[in-house]
Amino acid sequence: MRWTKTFIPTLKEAPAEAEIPSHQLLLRAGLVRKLAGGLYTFLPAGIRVLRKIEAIVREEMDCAGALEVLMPALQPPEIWKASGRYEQAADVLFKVRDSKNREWLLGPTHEEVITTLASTELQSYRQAPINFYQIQTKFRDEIRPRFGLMRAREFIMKDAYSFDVSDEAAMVSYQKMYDAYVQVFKRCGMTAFPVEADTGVMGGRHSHEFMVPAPTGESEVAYTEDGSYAANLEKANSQGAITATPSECTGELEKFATPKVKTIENLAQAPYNVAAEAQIKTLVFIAEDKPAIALVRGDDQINESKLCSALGTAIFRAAEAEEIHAALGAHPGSLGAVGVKDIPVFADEQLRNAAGMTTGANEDGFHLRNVNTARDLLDVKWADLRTVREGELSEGGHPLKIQRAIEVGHVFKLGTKYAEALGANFLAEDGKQHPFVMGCYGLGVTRTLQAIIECSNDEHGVVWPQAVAPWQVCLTVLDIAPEGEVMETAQSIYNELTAAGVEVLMDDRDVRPGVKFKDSELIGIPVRVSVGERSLKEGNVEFTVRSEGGRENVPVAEAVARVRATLS
RNA sequence: CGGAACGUAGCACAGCCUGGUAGUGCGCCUGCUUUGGGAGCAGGAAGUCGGAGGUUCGAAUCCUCUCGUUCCGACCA
Repeated sequence: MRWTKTFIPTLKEAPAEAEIPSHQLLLRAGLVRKLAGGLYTFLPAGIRVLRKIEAIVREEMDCAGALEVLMPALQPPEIWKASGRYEQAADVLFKVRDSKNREWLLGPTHEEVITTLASTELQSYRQAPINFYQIQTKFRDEIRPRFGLMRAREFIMKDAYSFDVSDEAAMVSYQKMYDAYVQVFKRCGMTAFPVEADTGVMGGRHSHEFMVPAPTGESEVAYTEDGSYAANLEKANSQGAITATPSECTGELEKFATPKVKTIENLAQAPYNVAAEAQIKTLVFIAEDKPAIALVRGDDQINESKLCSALGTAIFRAAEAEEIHAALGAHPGSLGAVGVKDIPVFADEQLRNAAGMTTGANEDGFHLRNVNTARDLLDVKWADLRTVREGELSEGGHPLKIQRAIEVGHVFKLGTKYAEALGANFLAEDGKQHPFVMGCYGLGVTRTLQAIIECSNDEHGVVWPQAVAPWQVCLTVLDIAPEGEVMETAQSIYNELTAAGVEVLMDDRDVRPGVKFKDSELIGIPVRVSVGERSLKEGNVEFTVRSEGGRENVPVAEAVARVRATLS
């Protein structure tokens, strides 16, 4: 490809809207342009990278035995109502109406569609195991699209769905996808490590996310350095807080005045001096229109994913001050669960044997001291509700670290939830109908593209891994006069490389050398071969590996072999 | 959806406080020079100052509303 025959609009400066390096480079290297928030046009160089990632994904999926299909993006709401997600996922669903005013959904994912297909097409245990995948555009009404392709409203995802006859068989399918994902990210030149994940609104049980460590990532991962444990912070657990929770009974319950105390912090200071770990933090949520109380230690943070599991519903939110007052008779700052009867109370395990604690008295301006959770709390449901902190010990006894990461893939063992809801049953050997045990496997293709840039760039621009680079070689021609020796040498190198199947971008633009060098580095092509009068006089061309920098003279005759050796 | 900031030429920004001819750099077009690390000179095109209303003799500038963008929190590939 000649540069003058394609379209690579590079930018010297990053547009103000782009904050993180990968987003800036996406724009500066001429890969994409924004149409509106979370909506991007892929330009020629961008689409080349995208196709390469897709090809890797396809190969690994095919290799794992998954079958490619293509499902409609437009979906009938009925199947979403049947699975229960029409309400559950309402906030991300794009809804459209046709000319007859009938409602349709733009698919954010395809469990409902594939399960509907399975309900009629898969009838016998003999058809399992089977796994369908597609690479398709998804739509999600993200409340806040951001960071370019990282969180877009329209994005490309590879989604796969496995159907098995038993839990054990489903684990085999799950493991195949897990292994395939490891391969995909490795081939894309990235370190993506699997971590245990929360299953969230998707339902199901067993789940891993594939995470690319990056300070700009939107997820947080807790892990141990010895590699024995890694989990999404939403899911991570530990042996408990580093500091012990008080457990000595200090006497009878006692109410005391705490005017102006609104926070854990206030109470921790003089004149009260109640350490945060000796306080009980009381949080009120509205779960499916009813109040519920969650208790964690004063210095702990509630983990809403864990709370979701404890509550048994994803439909909950923090209560408003008025709702709290109506439920408990006090405002935030003076809340507690002592004596609460009619509202369900969920307490974190860290508080199970706590004694001598302090908590709000449900009377504005008052707290209770000498609280003994076993004695003073009625009908508590104990659960792990806290977010782990760095330094705590994993179950295996190793200290936890916490790091930000980009989630590029997610594998789930779904169980029978969707199969049951949508009637995807098979006739088993025993002559009875059973629901299929499903798994679903998402991989963000466009997000992966940006994640690769995020972890592979330098001050000059993108540094594409070979496998996904838009072109493998940039042939920089420093004198474009058509009949000149420089151009003729370049053309013959171009012809030979192209004939050998190497993808070459020949920079034949009428611009100064500096511009060509800068641009080739900005768009990040792995190998650059510069042909110019100066080195040609010595019979050489210049050879530069993007990831290494520097330059090396290589005789013209050896240039092609050298490139091929470097790329192999 | 809660909090904050910002919308002026394709891009980056100044001008706004204190109302009075819309600017700078990059990019783009023409010409000349230059030609190995984002060239120089000369000339040129390009802006409903996000939109609507208001105040005023006069609004990019002050006021109100609105739309959009970005950032921080609650959701996810």
